[in-house]
Amino acid sequence: MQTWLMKSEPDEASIDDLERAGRLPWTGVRNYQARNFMRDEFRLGDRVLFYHSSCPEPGIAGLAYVASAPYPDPTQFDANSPYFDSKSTPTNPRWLLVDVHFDRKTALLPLQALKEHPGLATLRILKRGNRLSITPVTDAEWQVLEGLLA
DNA sequence: GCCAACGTTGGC
DNA sequence: GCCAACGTTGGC
Repeated sequence: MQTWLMKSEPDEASIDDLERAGRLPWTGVRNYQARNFMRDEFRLGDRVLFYHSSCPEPGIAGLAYVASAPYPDPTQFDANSPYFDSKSTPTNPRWLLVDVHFDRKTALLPLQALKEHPGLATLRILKRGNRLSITPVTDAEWQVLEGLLA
């Protein structure tokens, strides 16, 4: 099973929102690399580390899993959505998403703690200039994180 | 609000 | 296909 780290701004969708809903469509990905991960590499049941970004306490806030195959992100067709893309059409959609299902909340594992752990030095999200909202997490990295999130 | 880093756009 | 300008991300 592959593990993914997925960033969300808690103002938009937090781990609490996901817990309430049970399952949410991961709307708003507008980066081709992140889209391609969902399209080409996501599998049902893949583990998701739910990361809160652009907020007072950035860090991993919970666990979830991939709960659908990729399908077109409906917000790209909605002229009233901030994610509207005028160049995308239903017959030729640019942007995809998957549904993500709640697993559990964890004690917040802050970005600072990720940075300080030697076993996580390779974590993609810590690389300088990283901006990808979806990044793969290696098995070795997951082993470390699993311990920290226990 | 600042700023580094990166992606995208569009003229040529 | 180059590359400058611009927009976005996201921690601080």
